[in-house]
Amino acid sequence: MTPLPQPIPAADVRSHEILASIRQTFAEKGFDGASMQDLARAAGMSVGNFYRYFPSKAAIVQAMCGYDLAEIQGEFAEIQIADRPMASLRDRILTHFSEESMKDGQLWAEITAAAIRKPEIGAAARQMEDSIVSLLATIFAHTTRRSLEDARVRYAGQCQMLVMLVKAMATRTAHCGAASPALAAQVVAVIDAILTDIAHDSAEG
Amino acid sequence: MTPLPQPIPAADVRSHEILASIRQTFAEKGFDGASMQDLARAAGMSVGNFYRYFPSKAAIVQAMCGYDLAEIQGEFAEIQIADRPMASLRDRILTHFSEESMKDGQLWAEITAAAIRKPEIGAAARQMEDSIVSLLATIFAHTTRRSLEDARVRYAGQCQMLVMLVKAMATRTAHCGAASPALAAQVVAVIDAILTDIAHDSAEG
DNA sequence: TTCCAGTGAATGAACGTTCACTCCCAGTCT
DNA sequence: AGACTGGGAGTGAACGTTCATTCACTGGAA
Repeated sequence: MTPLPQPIPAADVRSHEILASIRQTFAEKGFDGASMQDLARAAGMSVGNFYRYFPSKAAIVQAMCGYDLAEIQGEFAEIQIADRPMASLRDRILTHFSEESMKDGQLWAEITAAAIRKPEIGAAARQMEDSIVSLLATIFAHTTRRSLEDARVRYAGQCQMLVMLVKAMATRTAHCGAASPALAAQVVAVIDAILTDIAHDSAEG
Repeated sequence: MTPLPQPIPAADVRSHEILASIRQTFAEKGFDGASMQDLARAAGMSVGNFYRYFPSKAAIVQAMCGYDLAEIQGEFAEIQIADRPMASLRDRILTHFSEESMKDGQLWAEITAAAIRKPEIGAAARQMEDSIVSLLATIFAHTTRRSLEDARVRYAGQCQMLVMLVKAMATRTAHCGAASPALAAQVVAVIDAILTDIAHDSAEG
């Protein structure tokens, strides 16, 4: 059922490269702070050519959301085929709390702020979060042997909570540095409570 | 080289009025998105006069942090003299989750993003969060009959967690609308767990 | 008179976006 | 072979706009 590596157009590959190279600039200067000239320079090309790939700034953020979502979907695919998906999920979540994900936090703070301001970006960001919630629900459905629809409504709060916590921690790390062990302990405790709670909520017993 | 102007009461009152009137504009357009012209118009004055009160945009945000902090300190003062401070604290926290605090969430998303970008704003934002953590610790110290220093280190993680949760919820509300009951239930459960945990952690056993 | 709150046109820099342009190369025709 | 051609990749000056900031100025109160 898995299709062959999809025939990604050349322009799409190029777009991905560009997104990767402007990521940092976008995070550092913000949506309004980063000029198209800045971004084009970061991408190593002229402004005119840059516009051939992204017709506007909002389009860049939308594409960036798609890019990140694809990456996350890949992560979830790996989680799902792991020995113990729930343990694997926990590991992945905790990975996001390290100091090296500061750049992601910075970018997400920018995207979050821009999402409230510009409806198109808001839609993209919300869709991304919904997708992640869905991916979490899928894993929970498997481990509890429930239908996806059942898991989706039963664990909606938990899924949203997890997403919110990861985002909040990333953002916090970006502007305060690595979280104190005391805070990390609190967050991990909440996450573990949620995960073990769900793990013990199997449909058959 | 004094970063803060000397306390002139009249000018200070005027600054407060101005801050209150530009709050919404700042939230809606963002740090870079709101022009000085926009802000001056929102404050009902000319650009030239506006510069007499705030020499730069960063100064506005710094002042806004001070303004909000003063307000919050007032809230905590009321909490502290309440019958049951912990219950009062809980009420105040839950109040922040209503739909009407969307504007605050929007503003905080902007300030958070700007805080990562501009060191001066970052310092102001961090100082504000530290102050709130301190205020929380003070209340916890009273209810557990511990010294402030003791409570500060013992409940550091819990205090930071509470601040992070409130900020995360406000931000989320600003771009997704009011939280689903399922998410709200999760968050309230965590908050209640923290508060009752501390309430039962009295120094005398 | 001096002081202070307030004005808004002016300035030059920087912005997002457009566009006429060059370069390169695979095909195609002679 | 050589000449011609269409089009994608890439360029950067130019456009009109908006920006942050300044400053010569006004009106009223002390």
